[in-house]
Amino acid sequence: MPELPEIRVIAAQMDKELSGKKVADAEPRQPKNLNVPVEDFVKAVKGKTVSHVTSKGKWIFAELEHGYLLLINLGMYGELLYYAKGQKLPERYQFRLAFADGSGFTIFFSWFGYVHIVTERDASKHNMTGKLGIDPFNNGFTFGRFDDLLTSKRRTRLKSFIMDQKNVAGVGNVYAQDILFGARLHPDREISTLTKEERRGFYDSIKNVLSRSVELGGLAYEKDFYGRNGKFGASEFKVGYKEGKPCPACGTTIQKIKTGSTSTYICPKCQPLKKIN
Amino acid sequence: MPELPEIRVIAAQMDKELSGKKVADAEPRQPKNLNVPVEDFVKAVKGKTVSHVTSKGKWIFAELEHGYLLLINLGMYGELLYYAKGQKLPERYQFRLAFADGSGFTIFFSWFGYVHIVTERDASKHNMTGKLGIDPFNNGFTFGRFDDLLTSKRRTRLKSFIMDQKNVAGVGNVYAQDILFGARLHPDREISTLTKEERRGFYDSIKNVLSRSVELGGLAYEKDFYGRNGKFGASEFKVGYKEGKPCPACGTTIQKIKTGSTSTYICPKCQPLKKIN
DNA sequence: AGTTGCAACAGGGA
DNA sequence: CTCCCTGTTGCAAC
Repeated sequence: MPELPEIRVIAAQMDKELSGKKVADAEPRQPKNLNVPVEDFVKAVKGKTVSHVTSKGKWIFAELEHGYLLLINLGMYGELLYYAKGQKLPERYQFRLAFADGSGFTIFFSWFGYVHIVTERDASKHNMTGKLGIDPFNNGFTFGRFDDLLTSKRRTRLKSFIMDQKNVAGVGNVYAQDILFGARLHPDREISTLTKEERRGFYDSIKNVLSRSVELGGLAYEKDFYGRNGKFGASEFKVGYKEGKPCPACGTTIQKIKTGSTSTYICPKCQPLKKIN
Repeated sequence: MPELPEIRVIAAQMDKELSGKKVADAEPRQPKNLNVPVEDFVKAVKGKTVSHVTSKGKWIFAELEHGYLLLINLGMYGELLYYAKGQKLPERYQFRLAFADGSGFTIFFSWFGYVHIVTERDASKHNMTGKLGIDPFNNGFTFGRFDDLLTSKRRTRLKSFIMDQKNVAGVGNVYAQDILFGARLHPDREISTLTKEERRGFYDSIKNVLSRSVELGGLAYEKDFYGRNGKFGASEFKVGYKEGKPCPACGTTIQKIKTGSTSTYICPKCQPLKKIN
């Protein structure tokens, strides 16, 4: 469930805390999380200094010296936690990176996640991040660009479109709910049925919802780099996970519907499937 | 509907009749059937002698001098007919190849088909024949090889598998019917559910059904190189196109069912979808 | 609920 | 009911 806001918050904290620190050791306990054999991984990161940490969509990009890139994805749920020198480590974790000053971080994956190492030269060939779409916080994410994206995918349903990381990177099932509601769009609408105003509203809603959550430090049930929970709690959701509650706009009872293989919460009145003239 | 048996019969007749003959001219009336501009095509074949004609799946491979290959596919229905010197040509045809001795052949495509020219060097790059699977009459078509093929496609349904030319080349909707019945397999079974015996029976049935038709000169409603119809008629089909008739093995009424986008005739008792223990 | 790849399916075209 | 390609959805697996 960590989506763009949570990842963006953690990446910013990592950037501040870790830039300039030298990797002393890596402890990958679960080889399946890696894209290379354990020894190769340890060899690649050991002794290198962190130069910068950024994020794109749901992925953390930790740049190391000499053109190496550590790509981290927390999967369904994960805790990426900093520890200071001498601080007690979490009971369970599948991965740990230790720095020369005694600090470090651990990652606990509840189900599955990735810690991949690539060179910057080969970064574009990395399967999971090489084809990511644009990050909504990237300056290039203009309405024009978003509109072009929509135009290239006329037959796709809105929920599919917005959750496909190759289009816009970072939106998962959690934020998709309120993004669609914010634009008053039904998840099963086909892109080709959107008016110009709706496209614009869709774009604005993506920025609004994600920005709001970043401002609040992410979801209330997710932890940041220092183990603190975000402030985007239940009261922030408009329709997401509010089945049976009244729509904040019109009072209609919010429904939980099946959209493909996922569930979506909608206000049936504010988000009609068929356009009402 | 020409499938492997019909094509194999025609290719063998072409090989006997045309080997050693020199191409005097080509008359491609429908540029869309070709893979190169008309002039290039004519230039490439003119003056060259036919060295050998073979087939692979539903494709005819006519080898010309100097490493050229004529690749012919008759599509849904087509008539590829020889004519002797002075003989009257068919009324309608889209393609004609004339030899120096005055003989030649015409092709009538009822819907669409291909006459492509490639060099042997580039043959593997030809889109439609380059990735063809093995021809069941090839010596390499052993049970071991077929079994490996099955193993590599666990989740595919049997009818899809056998009709995919990239797996085994030559089986279309016509012969697929009796091949499946011969092995007592339901078209919608998934490969992974097959026992070793069923795999073996599947393999044997492919060879049995196709060999039988080749022996009889192909389907009764298809013409060979000399315009003669084959002898694989309605009486040869076990369940194919026999809706409402009794199963030859158990007497149960044969059904016509939808399998994906095609229809399949099955005996519901001999070819159960769920394995009966 | 995250990611990929495979398989199925629909549409359009040669 | 041939052959191809593209795009989309659904499913199983890591």
